[in-house]
Amino acid sequence: MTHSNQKPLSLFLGRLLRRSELAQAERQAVLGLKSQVAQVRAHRDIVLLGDQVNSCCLVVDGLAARFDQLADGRRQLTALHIPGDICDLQSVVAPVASWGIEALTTTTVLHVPHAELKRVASEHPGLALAFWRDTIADASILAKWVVNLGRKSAQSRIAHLLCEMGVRMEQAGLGRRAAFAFDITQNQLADAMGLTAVHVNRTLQAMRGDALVRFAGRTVELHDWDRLARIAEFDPAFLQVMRGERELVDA
Amino acid sequence: MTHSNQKPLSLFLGRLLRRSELAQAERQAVLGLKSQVAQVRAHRDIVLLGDQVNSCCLVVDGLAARFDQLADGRRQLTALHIPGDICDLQSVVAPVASWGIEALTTTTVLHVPHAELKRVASEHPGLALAFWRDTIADASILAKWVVNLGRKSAQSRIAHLLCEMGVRMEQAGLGRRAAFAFDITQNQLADAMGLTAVHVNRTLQAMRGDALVRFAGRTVELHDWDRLARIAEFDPAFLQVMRGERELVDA
DNA sequence: CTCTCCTGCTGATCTGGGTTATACTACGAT
DNA sequence: ATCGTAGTATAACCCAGATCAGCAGGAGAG
Repeated sequence: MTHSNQKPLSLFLGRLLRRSELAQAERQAVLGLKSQVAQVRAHRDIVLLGDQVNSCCLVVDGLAARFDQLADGRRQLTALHIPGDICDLQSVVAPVASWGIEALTTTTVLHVPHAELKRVASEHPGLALAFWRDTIADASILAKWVVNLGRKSAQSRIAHLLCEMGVRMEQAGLGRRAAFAFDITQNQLADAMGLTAVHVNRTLQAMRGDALVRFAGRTVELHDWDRLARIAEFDPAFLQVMRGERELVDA
Repeated sequence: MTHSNQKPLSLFLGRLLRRSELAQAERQAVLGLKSQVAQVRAHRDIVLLGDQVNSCCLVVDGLAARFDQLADGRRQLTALHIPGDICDLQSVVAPVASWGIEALTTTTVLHVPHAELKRVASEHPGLALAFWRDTIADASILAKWVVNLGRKSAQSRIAHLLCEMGVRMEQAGLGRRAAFAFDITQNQLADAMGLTAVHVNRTLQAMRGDALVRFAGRTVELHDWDRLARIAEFDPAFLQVMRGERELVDA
């Protein structure tokens, strides 16, 4: 059944507002999006590689990942999505998915039909701009991942991911950067970092022994943020898509 | 001096038109963008890492790359840009560059002020949408690079890049996918592929011996496209951001 | 209450690609 | 002419991370 889900949508609105100013009518339009809730169990694919999709996938609770896959089945995650994120806003424009979406933990998602998103974007140019900004934020994380995979050691990569997730969780109001829910298996982490699970295990052990990371239940604790950031060469600048003026809309 | 450069801008217009329908007035607006030409010699940086920029960088001739850099100076290219591409459309929204832009060969670029782009985007919602689509196309290449760097062998990565560039050059009307200008050094290729120049050299030799690639002057020839694509696991789908209806604008 | 299967963990061994160093062009500058 | 500089090529050696082959504990399914 498709209907309005104000509470989860306010998460999404919050994410947009972090980067874009939105008029009252635009905020209402976001909160009024028709959508459909679904719960997906850990390890299930939400969108299959190559699917033709007609809705976007908004994470409400849990953790989801965009991925691509080789012929032999090995996966590479290309993005992690926390509550408030839309995993595949690009599908509005490229409806044949050249990616898949996987639930890393038990995850609640909202399926928002493309038709709805197109409608609000055309009625409110400010929202179209906000969607563009959202895509740019996503892409700048992607660019950092390229650097990490291409040039950094296993430890530095993992450290960078932890810093990135910490800041994103904090920005989203879902924890502190030094302690946040991050319920991911070593296998999934390996798929994100372009490593094997064995090596992730060994590297995490070294980092734990070095007091850089601590996994407590389903949360991570980063006690020595500065040292971790130094190892990662982490600079949060790439996460700051400037909170936008509305110039493009109102000029 | 800032003025209109219709001929080079028509390249950019062509690129937009491959993905978006544009009304006559919108096309004129693109061709009428005020801009400034510049020639940059090979290996010079066009935009420095961390620069505050107030214009976008449109490649008119040559080859440019977006990159990021580690503390020790090692580079990782995150995108290659051929004539018609805007290297940093995202800078309109994120004017503090968390990337650099480098001329790989002697390159002619057009600096298009953000103010100009914002003006046409606000006057023509169809252009704002076209810019969004452009960003999405850029990001889907980025996602493929993540997969290549994370999970593929040196040979497969290089093969994939050659296939990607072939298709892009062909789409841009700058050659055939099996033979196109690609004047890149092994060092630069190494920076793109997350490898060392030494290993790129070894791998290229193997591929040459295997009749997969041939460098003739400043062009590449790919005589056995199918075999190359198989090695690369190359599927051009990710390059196809659907030529767009104008729904978001005219709905 | 047992039987999986998943997850974390470990050790032994192997290899793709990194590192370092050197030589051989072709070319642009003086 | 010659010198310096990029770029390609090569060889010898090294190492981070992959591969393979397990084991143990815990949680869900029957």
